[in-house]
Amino acid sequence: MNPIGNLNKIFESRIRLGVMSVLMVNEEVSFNDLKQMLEVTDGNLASHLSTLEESAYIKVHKGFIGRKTNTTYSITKAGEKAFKGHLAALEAMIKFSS
Amino acid sequence: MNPIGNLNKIFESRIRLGVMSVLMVNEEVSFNDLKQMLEVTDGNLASHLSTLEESAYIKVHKGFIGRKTNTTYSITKAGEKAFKGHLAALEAMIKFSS
DNA sequence: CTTTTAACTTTGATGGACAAAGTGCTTTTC
DNA sequence: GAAAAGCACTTTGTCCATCAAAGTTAAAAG
Repeated sequence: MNPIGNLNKIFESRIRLGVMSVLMVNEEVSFNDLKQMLEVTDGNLASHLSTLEESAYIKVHKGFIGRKTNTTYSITKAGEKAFKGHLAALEAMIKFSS
Repeated sequence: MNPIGNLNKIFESRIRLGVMSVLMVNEEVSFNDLKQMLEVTDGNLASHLSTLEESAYIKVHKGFIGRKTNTTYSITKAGEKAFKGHLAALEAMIKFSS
């Protein structure tokens, strides 16, 4: 059967994949840290983040460090579930290919 | 470090990913079998196949079954290497996310 | 011969990725 | 306290990719 039938369309983008993967291991990550880890422009990152937010896979927290604004992102339950599902589909595909 | 830095751009498409994954386990696969396994339109499949061919990741054999034409596809050495590299990058990302 | 099948190519619409520039707010530096 | 810089975007515009649908060519089946 179809080895790619269970892949999630949202995670076809390498950047969104990267965001999710970072947020799986770090409870909260700032915009700037994501930007540096993934080596993308801020505009590009922002648009992928908003795609993920619209899918309810991540959520935003606008906080402060002292008096300075600090926006952080974290994964939602739904996001964790969806991402794990995607990883399982990838693993199945990898297993299929060996 | 960047968890997605080693992903191969060619394999960001689910269909190309599927083609490669099928060709990893089957020596030769016909156009029609690919089409059915991946559930895509023929035009769409053809264009992805030609992308993979231009990257020298797959090669085409135009043969016959009796007198009837039969086109099959197979993976190249370079394709196998590139795909394995991509799978390793995916696995690294998955490991990173857990 | 007409229809069907295979394996495409062409066409055209849609949408996504991306960089660059602009924005508003705040903080730091001189 | 004015200027510069940083943060977290939004807007704009370009380019490219995806995809379906229709057209094409050749061969085979009915």
